[in-house]
Amino acid sequence: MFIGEYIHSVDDKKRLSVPAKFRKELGKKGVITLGLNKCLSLYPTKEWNAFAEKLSKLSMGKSEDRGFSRAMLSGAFEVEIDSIGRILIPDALKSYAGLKEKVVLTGVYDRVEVWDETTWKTYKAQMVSEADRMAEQLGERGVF
Amino acid sequence: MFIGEYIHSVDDKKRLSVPAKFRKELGKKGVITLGLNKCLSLYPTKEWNAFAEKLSKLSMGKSEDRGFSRAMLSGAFEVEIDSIGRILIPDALKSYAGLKEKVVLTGVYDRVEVWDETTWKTYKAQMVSEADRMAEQLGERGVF
DNA sequence: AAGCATGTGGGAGAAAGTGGGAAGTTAAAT
DNA sequence: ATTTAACTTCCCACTTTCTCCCACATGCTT
Repeated sequence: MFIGEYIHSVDDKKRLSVPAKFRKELGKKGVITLGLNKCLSLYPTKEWNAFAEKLSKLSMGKSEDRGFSRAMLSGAFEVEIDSIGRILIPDALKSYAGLKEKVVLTGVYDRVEVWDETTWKTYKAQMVSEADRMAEQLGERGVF
Repeated sequence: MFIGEYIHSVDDKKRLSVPAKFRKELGKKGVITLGLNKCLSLYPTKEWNAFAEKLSKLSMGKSEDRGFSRAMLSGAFEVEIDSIGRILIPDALKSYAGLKEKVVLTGVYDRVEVWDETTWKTYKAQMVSEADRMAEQLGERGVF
């Protein structure tokens, strides 16, 4: 399970260190793609395959689903984790997520998300400020 | 069951002694995460896994759920209890909870909460002063 | 009083994250 | 066809942080 939050940098060669805590679970290869809210999602190959299969089933249905599915699949790149734990961020994804030097890597159960630091801070601050209310809602819905 | 209140210090290497009374129940590993009211919650791994699984099932659907799930999962870190009973507090959590040197560890049934000492005192004072009113509310809701 | 358990602090070595150079590729320009 | 520039890949090196181990102080128990 991926959890936690780490601040790393993308250097001018577009290299990004994967937090050591995530490496074992990721293995040697992974797939990185567009995520929701202008972040990137990095999946272990296995998880990606499961996710891609779900997407492929959408693509038969409504046209907007097809669009979503296309975007996710066409925006996906296979990445290798190099000998010291870094990956290369493809240009297209770097600009999609608006990555500057400082990025935040977060574990979200079955995947790792990559955020521009500023974007993340804004997003998180909002989430935290709403956490009480949301916890209450989720309680009502029987999640806890 | 975790009960009781202990004042310990976080040293400049971010180490925090877990009260001896809590160690047996925690075991060798645990998960520390964001709690409500700017405190941290330390769970035995087992309790946490159950919670995380529920969160993972929320994660892709509605944007609010996605946010809550992201906040909780990214705010969670696996911690090891070292040979003499200490854990490391991740930076992100230390700053979230505003921890200075003195912190309060409190047992809350199935988890241990970690508070900045000042925050705790303030919070507790407020609770005590409102206890009468709260008891009344709880009575009305049939809790007692 | 002696011994043990607990909480705190520090130092040495290892690991993690970052940066940069050199060799090899590709592509465009002359 | 050759040269030059841009980019990629691999390797090495530096710095900071973390981890492991040991030492000390305090307080409780026997």
